[in-house]
Amino acid sequence: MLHLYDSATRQVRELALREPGKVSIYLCGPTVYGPPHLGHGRATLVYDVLRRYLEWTGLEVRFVSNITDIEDKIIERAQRENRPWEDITTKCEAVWWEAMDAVNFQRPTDTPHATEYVDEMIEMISDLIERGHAYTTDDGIYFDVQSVPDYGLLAYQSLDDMRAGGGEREVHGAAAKRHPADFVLWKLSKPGEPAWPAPWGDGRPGWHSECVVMSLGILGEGFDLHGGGQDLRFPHHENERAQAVALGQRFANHWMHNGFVVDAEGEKMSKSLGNVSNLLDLIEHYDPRTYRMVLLQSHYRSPVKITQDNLDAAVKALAGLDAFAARTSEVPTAHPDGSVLAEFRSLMDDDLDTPRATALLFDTVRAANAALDAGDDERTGALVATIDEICTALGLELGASDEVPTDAIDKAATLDAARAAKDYATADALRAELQADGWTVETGPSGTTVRR
RNA sequence: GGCGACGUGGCCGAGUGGCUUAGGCAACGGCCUGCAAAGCCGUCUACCCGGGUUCGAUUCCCGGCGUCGCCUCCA
Repeated sequence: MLHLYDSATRQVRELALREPGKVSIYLCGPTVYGPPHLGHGRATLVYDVLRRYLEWTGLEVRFVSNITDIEDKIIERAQRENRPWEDITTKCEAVWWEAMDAVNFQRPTDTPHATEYVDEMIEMISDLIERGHAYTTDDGIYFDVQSVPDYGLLAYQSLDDMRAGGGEREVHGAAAKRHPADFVLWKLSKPGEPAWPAPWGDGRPGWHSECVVMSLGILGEGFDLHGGGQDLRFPHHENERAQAVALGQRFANHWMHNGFVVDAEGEKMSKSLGNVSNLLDLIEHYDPRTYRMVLLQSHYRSPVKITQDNLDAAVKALAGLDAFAARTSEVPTAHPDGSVLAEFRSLMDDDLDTPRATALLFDTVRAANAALDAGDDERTGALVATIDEICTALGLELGASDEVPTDAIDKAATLDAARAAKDYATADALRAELQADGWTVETGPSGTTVRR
């Protein structure tokens, strides 16, 4: 069974399942107010690999990932561009899915939207008020973090320490709050802002409430795993957890957080810093599998550096795998090698050790190529099947992406004819032509093949 | 200031108290090939600095230096 680092207990521990054979996962999704950046891509890809792997091992996965479609940044952008906020959320969400589809992210089983859960949030906030965990100020309802005894569990420090270390940071709405860490549950709206009716006045829910309502509502109490990027650990996840605790409900059993994407200088790449590297740009300029390959070769908790060189290396690695897929496409299928698969599982079960799992993949490909060269069809077939299994579990698709047009096939045939006639000048010219068109030309004992 | 993470060979990036040892990319040599491509075999460059523990540390401990993150919206 999978052992995963748990951010709450700060150790690798078995992912215990609430229900045998079934896994319930909640992943914090995007706020839709702009194009997805590389960090979004990493998070979704990390959890995509997690999900595919779990499913590959035979588990049934309920994978919930929300869309935050009420948020200050959305409103700000709507006002700045003078257009309806729904226009922004709708379009940004469409772009989001376009990008996610491109990188082969398997769509979640459920994608709840914050706007669909406003009633439930109002209900929950009322409950929190009744239980004495929330209070009213001029501009809304706030959560009283001091009313939760273990607040700070995911921040790895107590409320006092947080305050002690606070520095000269400006705390939003500090004057009206009982504690600087108190966060807004319900924000009363100003004229022109989106608003929903509530007992405390028209307004909109705060960011930290939707995930509580949606995760608990869809997956139920004590669901298995809650995930997101490192930056969500605190305050977002802490604040979710605090609400659940205040409600007296069992929340996520296990917490998982992926590391950042950093730029060439080693700095975090995020939208808020302005050094945006758009996921759409990446998939436009590179094979969409490239990013997955880069991420698989580093551990999900480590920061990963995205540079040109890095991506180019992954493209080359992928080319090698594709070449393998191409040369073994005719190999009759066989039973996969159980010991390799067992090793793969033990690697993945150890906190999703994809770097070593991909190392195993490459080793296996090498062994399969050698077996093929040696004419050992049986061994080759078994290894091909093994590689296929591993790739399925990792969400990697191998093989030529494009159909080869007939004129290219004809040229290859002419090339072979020229070679047979020892007319090497013609053969070389044809090869150069094909290569100029972007084809990889391979001439082997059985003739010439072209592929992208 | 508080808390956390990290510093590995030309680049990226794993891992480990010693043993055979990542892996990818690049480079070099060989096999194969008419020449290439693809593939295979082999080679090369390591563990920030200073102490300590140990028979032995890149790996554990302490200190230092450096980088990054969170504490404010953020995957």
